[in-house]
Amino acid sequence: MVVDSLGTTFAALSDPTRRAMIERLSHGPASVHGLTEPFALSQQMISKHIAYLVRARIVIKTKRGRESVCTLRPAAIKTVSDWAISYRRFWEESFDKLDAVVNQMKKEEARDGKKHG
Amino acid sequence: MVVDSLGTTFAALSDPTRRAMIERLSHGPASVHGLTEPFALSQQMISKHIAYLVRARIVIKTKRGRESVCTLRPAAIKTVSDWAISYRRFWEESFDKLDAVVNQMKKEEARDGKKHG
DNA sequence: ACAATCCACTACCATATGGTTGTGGATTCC
DNA sequence: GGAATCCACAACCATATGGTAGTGGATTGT
Repeated sequence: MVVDSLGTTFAALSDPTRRAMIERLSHGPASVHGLTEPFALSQQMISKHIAYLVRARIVIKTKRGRESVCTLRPAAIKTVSDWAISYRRFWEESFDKLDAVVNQMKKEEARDGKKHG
Repeated sequence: MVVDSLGTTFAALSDPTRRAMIERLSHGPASVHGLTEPFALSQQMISKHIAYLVRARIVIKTKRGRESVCTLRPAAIKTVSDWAISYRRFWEESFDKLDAVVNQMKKEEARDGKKHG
């Protein structure tokens, strides 16, 4: 597998628990224990989710005594934003055009349907 | 599993082939065959990838005779953009703060390291 | 009618992931 | 020193996914 950094990022964001973690971390760093409490999941599972976020470089983990403090990396979120915004021209230009295209297709589909119906 | 529409979208975006498909489709609709050519993947695999994009409502598939035409849904990409932008305040406000926080942590980490090192 | 083209469906395999349980290492509190 | 707390590591299971190979249905071209 090629590294595909953006792919790893999107994969990390595909889980609702991890997105909730990001939401929480956007208000400030938190320990693993702090992240475990609100989620009704085992500590081990939370650690696994954090590991995915760390691997995607969305979160940085730092040891502080017996605690591990998790901090959100803003640049990672910005990467996602940049990707989406690179299609901005598309989803701004196309909102009207799409209706026309889809309608045209539906017309042709209906016509084709009549041919064998 | 709860539906988690955003999660399905991110999962669909986690594969580089599918993102390349989106890039291609952002220039206009294409048939499954048209999407197969540039990717050096089997037709079945392309169909599978398209199915994930359709499930995530990123792509609409319409039959035209023996072809299936794929069209990009702008709103899906906008969903991703909206999610990322909702953290804009965070990754704009935090870029300087983060350095300070991380440096502070590293200092403390080094100090802790000396304690048992 | 016949061949070629476009596509979907199925079976199959390997790996990654969400989740559990059990355990043990550090660190902190008493 | 001993107990409690925070956390990671490992084994294990079920499911989803990336990928292959084989096949057959529809449609199109001749």
